[in-house]
Amino acid sequence: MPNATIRDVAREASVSVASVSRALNGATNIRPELRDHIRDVAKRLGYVPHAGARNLSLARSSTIGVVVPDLHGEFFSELLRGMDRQASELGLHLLLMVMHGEADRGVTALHAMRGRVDGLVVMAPQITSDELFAHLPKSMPSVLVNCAPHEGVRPELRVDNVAGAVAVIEHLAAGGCRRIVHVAGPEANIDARERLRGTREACARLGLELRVLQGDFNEDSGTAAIATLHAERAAFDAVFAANDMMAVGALMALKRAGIAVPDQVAVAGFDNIPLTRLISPALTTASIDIAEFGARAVVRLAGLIDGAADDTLEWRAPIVIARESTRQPPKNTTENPIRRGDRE
Amino acid sequence: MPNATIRDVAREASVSVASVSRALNGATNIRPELRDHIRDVAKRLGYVPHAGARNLSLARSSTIGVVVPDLHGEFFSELLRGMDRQASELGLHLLLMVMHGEADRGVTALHAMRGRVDGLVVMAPQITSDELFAHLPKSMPSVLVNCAPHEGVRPELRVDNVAGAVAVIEHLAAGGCRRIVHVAGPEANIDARERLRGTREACARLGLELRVLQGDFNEDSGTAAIATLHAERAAFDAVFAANDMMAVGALMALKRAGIAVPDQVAVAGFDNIPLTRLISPALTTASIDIAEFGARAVVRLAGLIDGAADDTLEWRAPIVIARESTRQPPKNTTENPIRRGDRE
DNA sequence: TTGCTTCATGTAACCGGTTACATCAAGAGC
DNA sequence: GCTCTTGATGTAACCGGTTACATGAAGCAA
Repeated sequence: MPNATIRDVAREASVSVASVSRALNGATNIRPELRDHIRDVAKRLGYVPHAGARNLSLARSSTIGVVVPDLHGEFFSELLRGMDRQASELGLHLLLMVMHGEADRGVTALHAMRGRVDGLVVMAPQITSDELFAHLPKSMPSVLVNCAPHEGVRPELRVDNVAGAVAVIEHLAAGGCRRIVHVAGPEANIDARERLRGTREACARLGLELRVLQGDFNEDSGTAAIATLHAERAAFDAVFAANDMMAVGALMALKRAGIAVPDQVAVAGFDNIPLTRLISPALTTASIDIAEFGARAVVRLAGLIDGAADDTLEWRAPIVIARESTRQPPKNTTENPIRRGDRE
Repeated sequence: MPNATIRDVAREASVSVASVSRALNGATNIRPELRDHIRDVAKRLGYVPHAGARNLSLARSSTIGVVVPDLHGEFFSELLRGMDRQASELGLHLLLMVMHGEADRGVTALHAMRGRVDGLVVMAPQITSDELFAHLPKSMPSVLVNCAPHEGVRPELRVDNVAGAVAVIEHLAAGGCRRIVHVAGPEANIDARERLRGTREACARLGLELRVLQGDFNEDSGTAAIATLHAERAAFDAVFAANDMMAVGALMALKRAGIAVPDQVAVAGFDNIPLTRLISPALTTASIDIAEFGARAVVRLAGLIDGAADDTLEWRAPIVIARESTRQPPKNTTENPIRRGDRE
């Protein structure tokens, strides 16, 4: 037995569909007794409006699409949590779309969003902007999050990866490190590239030795980096990984190799995922409030959907959360505002 | 300029809407040249079908709703990852619905799913079944995951929490522990209640002393439990928390208090979230493959949507992953199959 | 040529809502 | 009594697709 439709309710209540619609949507131009009667009938029939039909006729789905490259790890889980909290507050639903790294499948999926969502929050650090724009439905409001740079202005949100990396290197230098190893993220990933750039700049400016090893943002590649260095008997006193998971991998490998952290080698990551404060030694990392970041993207998208003009590229500058995995700088060396300890 | 519709394409290509539909959906009863012509025109106009309209007329959305109580922590992130992987494989989209603990808002949201999704995976360990069934749209296929027990059979998936808790207690006992503290989860939560029940049963059977403290599944309540015990100068040699996050909180608190784990007090959790193997000492925990669990729910829901008959209550029995936070049992005491070390 | 089949194409109904506009009754003003 | 206004209610078009059925042309056999 299929679900009741608005016409079933209308027939059962001996009124027109228009009245039913009015009764259930709280229109004022309806007699209160009639409204109550219709509501009773609807409840009795167990009528639940068909959201799809409603969306079609209203040309509005109250749903926003979230495009992310991956769901692995705590970064996305935090981001999603922040977006969900905000969306729920605004009465919006979240349709998840994971690109799984495959650009072509991603394009298909992007198309599938048309008529399903009112707008998109797109986080695609691994795709080129041209590719992205070519397939973003033209009239679809969208907020770009950490996407590659591109022509023109668009509503956009970005982590200042360069500044974050610079701050980490400065923190390491202040703690006395001189020979830095950077475990980079995937080359195609814009976040990874900018963190590398910030690292290069800061090391050059501060006269630090820099060795760059290629990683892929997974824990294993952090472990592998240490193995490589070990095999070469390379000398280094700090490892800065382009994200926390790789830093964790490196940290574990160093511990297994019996190298003292931070006394022999300092370790730092990027992202401040929740587990960084739980491992031992707790990991120093560059932090933005990931959940807030996600929530902000949703707020701006909601504004866009409601027709607000918005062409801002908004930046979030990470701060360094100094924990046990790096040596603390001497008290008064606070050229840059570096936050100590934990936020919670 | 709004997006092109199928009628725009039809007009531009001088054919009927039916032909356009046929051309774009790969129907065979259309002349190849005409099909190609239509596809060219569609591409030129940048036509992207309106999924909402398509769904309405097909009475199928290719979307499944995921109802979860919360998005905090790695358990849900892993579950979601598994579900997404499977859904994407089956060509399904995921619409996220977080209940945020509020039962009434949850009900509204459940209703909002009608006409938006083809089916639901409902994970609602904190809601009573009556409440749930009363508001699950009658004709909506749904797979229940870790829900409270109820009358009748339904497609359902459950972690065998009792068996998992029993296995953990047996493992602790085998390692020589005699005075167990159990940090329980929220009383309204069915998982929490069953883990407590398993703990009670096993302790009674094995003649172990048991102290139960109330927790709420968050890290803090694990910490708080240790503080309580400390204040009372209580004697105990093992802490079994009803989930990993509380176990982590307890572990951290014990470390801060200078109590050796596992030598003075053993610690075990439940869920095997990814970070359990990264902290130090690595946490012993009861494990199911969370991602697989989620994927399985999606597979069964997809079957249900396609009309398959399915009334099975499927169980997943956790195994104990013995790590550094508990003492290992002597070699030949393997009454129950307990897995050593780490998977991966 | 006629009649029948086959196949490509078009027409229009339908999915289940919303809502502009038409209609109609009641009350007000004269 | 008549017109005008006001407000409740109904009718039907519309959102943008899909598809059952109608149509008509081509192919083929007799």
